[in-house]
Amino acid sequence: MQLFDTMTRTKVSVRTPTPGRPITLYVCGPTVYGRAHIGNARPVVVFDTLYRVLRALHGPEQVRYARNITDIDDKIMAKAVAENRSPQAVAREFEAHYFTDMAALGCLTPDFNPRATEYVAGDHGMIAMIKALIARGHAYEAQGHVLFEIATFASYGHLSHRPMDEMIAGARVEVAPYKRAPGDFVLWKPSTDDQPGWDSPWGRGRPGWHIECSAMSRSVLGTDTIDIHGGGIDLTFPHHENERAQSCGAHGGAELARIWMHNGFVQMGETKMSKSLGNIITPGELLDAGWSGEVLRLALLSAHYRQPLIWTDALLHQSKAQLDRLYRRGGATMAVPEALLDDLNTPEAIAGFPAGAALMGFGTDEGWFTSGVDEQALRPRLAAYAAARHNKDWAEADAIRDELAASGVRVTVSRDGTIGWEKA
RNA sequence: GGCCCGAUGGCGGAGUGGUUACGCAGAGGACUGCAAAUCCUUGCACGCCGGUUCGAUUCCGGCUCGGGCCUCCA
Repeated sequence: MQLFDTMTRTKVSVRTPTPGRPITLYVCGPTVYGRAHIGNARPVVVFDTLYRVLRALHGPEQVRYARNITDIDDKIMAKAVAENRSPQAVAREFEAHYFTDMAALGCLTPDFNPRATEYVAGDHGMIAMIKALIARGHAYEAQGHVLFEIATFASYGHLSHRPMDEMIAGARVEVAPYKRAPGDFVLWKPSTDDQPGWDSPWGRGRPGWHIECSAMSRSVLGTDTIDIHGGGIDLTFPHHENERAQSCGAHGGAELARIWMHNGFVQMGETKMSKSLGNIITPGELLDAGWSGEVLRLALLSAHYRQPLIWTDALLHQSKAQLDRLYRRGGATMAVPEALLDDLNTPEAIAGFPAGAALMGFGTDEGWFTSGVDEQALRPRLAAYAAARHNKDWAEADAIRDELAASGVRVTVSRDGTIGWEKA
């Protein structure tokens, strides 16, 4: 299987797992301060599909998938203060929502779901990693903060392909007085007494965002280079660039990931969907509006993961119509479509439906699209309908048809007169 | 100011140096008590201008338009 790697800008073969060395997949999860929107859901569905393919290819034991929960963050703290409750209460609430929302989209639960707050201390924890970075001369302490000095990491910018020196000139980079250079980023920052904090060699404080993923991935997936590190394309810079710098810097230059995989955005019209722009729509809202999670999943996978996806009502209707037809026809196997092996080409795989549909999370685990209708209870009514038709009692036939339609079943009459039915 | 990506038929969306998927919607037909479903058929699509080539939607250059990142962000 090949995947497009952001760093080399080429398709790279995924390593074949060997006994004791499963394929490792790390995806940046949510900061839990609000409900996830469709844009947040895209990487989850995309990487869930990748996870399913890898499992089918090599067996579930040969794939380890980790997706973190960022449960310490200034936005969480701000929300907690505003609502007069603890940051942890806020984090746990939205974490729970996140799991149910993603499950509704047919996503498997990753093998590991580490919470940032549980990896601050510990052997491969954030504090230990920051210590290592200071010891190796990649980080410095200043006014209670610890900062990563990007000038010490020669290949900084290689992942996101940014020439840092030229770029910073016209950019809006936060210039804090304690920074040696504008591009240096925070590894650790001080907490006030009323803020969550951990004791550290640099005083009571809390970690910066980027260090979390470096520490969690290593803690949970091990010290080997991760096979695939994924997330939304906006994470490429600075988040992943910084993660890479930290991990390489702290561990003697060993690469953090073999393949960096980034998905494109979900757009609302001409602009991207984002909380800060306020143009979001959530899976919960769409589910409430009557769209099934499966429809949302199909809509999300209908474009190649690296392409932008414009979210519209038409897309939803189209996806539903396509799915309805698939259910009528049946079929949906666990076979791995060839197209998925070439950089997870889901549109091409979908073109081959129902083949491979179950593997991609559609239909049932048994590999079939089924109606979910109680066929047992339906049988006598269909018999009555057939009898009415036979007697040419059209009023009675239409009444039964309407009655069944009201219960969500559409009666069908095939070419040879056989009475059938389908989910409305 | 720097860096990156995209432009395909009514819509969505793959792909390809020469015969261009697939889906949704539409049209015509078959079938049919009506309808639905089903089946068949159907549709002069590759942003603009140059270049390379026997031949470009596909490769190269320029342009236009759109989007993204450089600040929290999937």
